[in-house]
Amino acid sequence: MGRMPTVDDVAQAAQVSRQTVSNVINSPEIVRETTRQRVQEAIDRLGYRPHASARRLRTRKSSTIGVRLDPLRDGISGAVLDRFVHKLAEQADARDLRVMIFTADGNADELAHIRRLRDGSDVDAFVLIGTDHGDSRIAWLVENRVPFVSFGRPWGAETPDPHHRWVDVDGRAGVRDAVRHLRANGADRVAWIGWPSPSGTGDERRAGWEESCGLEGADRVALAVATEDGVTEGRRAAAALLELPEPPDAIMCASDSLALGATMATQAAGLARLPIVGFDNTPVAAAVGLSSIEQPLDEVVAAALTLLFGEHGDDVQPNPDSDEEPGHRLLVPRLVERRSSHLALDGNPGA
Amino acid sequence: MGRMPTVDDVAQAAQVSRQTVSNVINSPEIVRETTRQRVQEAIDRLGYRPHASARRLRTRKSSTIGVRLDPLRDGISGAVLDRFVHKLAEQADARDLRVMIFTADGNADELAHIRRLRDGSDVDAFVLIGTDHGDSRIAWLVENRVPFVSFGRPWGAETPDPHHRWVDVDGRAGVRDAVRHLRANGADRVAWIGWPSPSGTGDERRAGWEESCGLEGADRVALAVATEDGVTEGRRAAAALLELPEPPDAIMCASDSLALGATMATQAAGLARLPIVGFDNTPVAAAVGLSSIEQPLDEVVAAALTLLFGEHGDDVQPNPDSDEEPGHRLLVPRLVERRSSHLALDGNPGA
DNA sequence: CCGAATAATTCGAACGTTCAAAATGAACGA
DNA sequence: TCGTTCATTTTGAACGTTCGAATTATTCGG
Repeated sequence: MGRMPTVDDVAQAAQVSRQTVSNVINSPEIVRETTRQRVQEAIDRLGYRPHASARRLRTRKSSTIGVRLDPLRDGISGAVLDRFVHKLAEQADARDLRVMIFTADGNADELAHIRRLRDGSDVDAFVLIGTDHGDSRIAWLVENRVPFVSFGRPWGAETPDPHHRWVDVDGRAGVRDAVRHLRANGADRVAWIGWPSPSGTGDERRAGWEESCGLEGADRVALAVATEDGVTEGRRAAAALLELPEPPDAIMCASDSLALGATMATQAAGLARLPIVGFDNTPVAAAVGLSSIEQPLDEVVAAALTLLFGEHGDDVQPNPDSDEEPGHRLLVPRLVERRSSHLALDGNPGA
Repeated sequence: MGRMPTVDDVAQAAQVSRQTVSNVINSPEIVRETTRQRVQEAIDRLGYRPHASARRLRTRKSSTIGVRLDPLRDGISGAVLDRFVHKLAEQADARDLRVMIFTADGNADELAHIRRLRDGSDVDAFVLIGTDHGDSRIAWLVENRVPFVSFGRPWGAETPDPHHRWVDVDGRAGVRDAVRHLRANGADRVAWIGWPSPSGTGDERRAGWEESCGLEGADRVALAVATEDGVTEGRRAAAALLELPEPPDAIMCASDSLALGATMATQAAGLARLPIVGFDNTPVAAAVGLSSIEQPLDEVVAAALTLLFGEHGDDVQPNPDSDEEPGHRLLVPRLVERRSSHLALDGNPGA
């Protein structure tokens, strides 16, 4: 294989200048149609492709997004982040953007990586997946004018930072709808299995349950369990709930892991028909017939890219100066109904 | 933020030439120690970082690996690929390599992406995750001299292609060991739940069971079930096995998904103490106490990178011409023992 | 058919780096 | 002191692209 053809080769073959070839590629509308065709033909014939690095050097933009890819904590809930990254790659491709991944050991290390990738002009903009309470990365990124968007709200910030663009899913609304759905199907005492506070996402989801479960005071407190995420934890938590003097007649969980555990517990207790709803609609939920709340990842990714690059282009917009236009999007999840939340209605014992 | 400093800026600040600055970065050993320090000090002071694109343009290598990131089919077994990508990013970083991801709709589309990334000099080499029977991509990549390595053997090729570098895990040996472990713990009739043939990986794993289960003829046939991957499928398959006139006293599964389903089936049948072993040691297996065979992904990734870039550097080696040195590595998995495979021994009913 | 306006194309330079070769400096033996 | 050798540093060019300005071709009204 010889060397790749360059603009000059194409130019020569098509009897035009370098620049015309460049124009055919980047702004075809300014070149005469007959010329355009001749050049295009030469491009095809020679199999010319622009050299990405040369272009980036000249234009001073890399058209590349950086994402930190974390190890999956749980395999189940982690799958969401994974789907997110997948969709990101998909939609980035449609905009002629590339996606570069990196790993990091802690937030400080992540920032070091980001700095390196950005200073080397490897990456134009970053996507932060998941935000903590008072996330230290956000301030740093804003401070250093690194273009970025986060999937996750700025939890715990009193006044929202206008320089910070973010997308998130309204878990509270999602849980609220799911609980209403359970109650509409006959449940009176919907319990909650969630995560320990403080957890931005977790607290928000719990709030959705609180405002829709129709319970008050000690009763509500008794029906809410906080535990770390995980199948085992979910099973334990559900088992404890079922032991209560006044046990729940449905369970709303903050994750599919917890819900899967809860399902096991109810089956073990011979209560296979107790309705359960999970969160994230992971493939496992689909496999075991678990109703679950699905995050609209397509929209999340689309919104993130729009915030970063505008409606269509691949020119990264700097972090906004003021909040004239909203630098964030809050999207609504939807409940995917499956067998697990209709058990009180239909006649099947848990298959 | 003004513009980033360049080699020239550093050169001027340190009173040396461009090239000396370059040397300090790329081959410090050839520059005098006192000079090196002076230049280094200037680099640090100005916060200089080499411009990656400029460097790549000049050196004609991108130091970037491309990987196709697929959507997870199952969420459980898919997690392995995910961990693989994570480790790849990790170890690539240690070699100063970057990882670029892309998605594709089918193999043809994948090749189109690969071509684009490579022709644009975006990516030096590719990692193929998973190989099919008679994989069409391999021939194409070899033909087009695209440096690559696959995680997965060239299934179904009569004569191994010496240009094709690959790494794989000896699933057969892994299953064999696990079955022996089950038998050592008292099982006489170890059943198999696997995937339909032909499936390179699946057939290989099954072969491991066949040669170690100690069963023959019709008996062995009766204890082997083939089904698509999935929790539900695993449950059904296990339920069927338990209905047999001579049911198994242990179950070996080709995946954790199947094993999880099998676990549910045994619990439902009141046989919670039937030993079960899965494959891939996914986080879910850990969560539910399922023994499982773990693929040594660290070694897999290390071997893949070594095949591509040699022992240490980041210079991609072209696809080998002959098979003087082995262009592949077959690694041995190990069994992670948990409760699920010791049930016949200890006294706990499935907690 | 001319001049002006506009469309289309070309030219020279620059993006920031490293390669290859040339130049300088230091050290040493004769 | 001088030529040689080796270590160190510098110079000019090149990688392939696009920007900005300049040039040439075309169109059109009068």
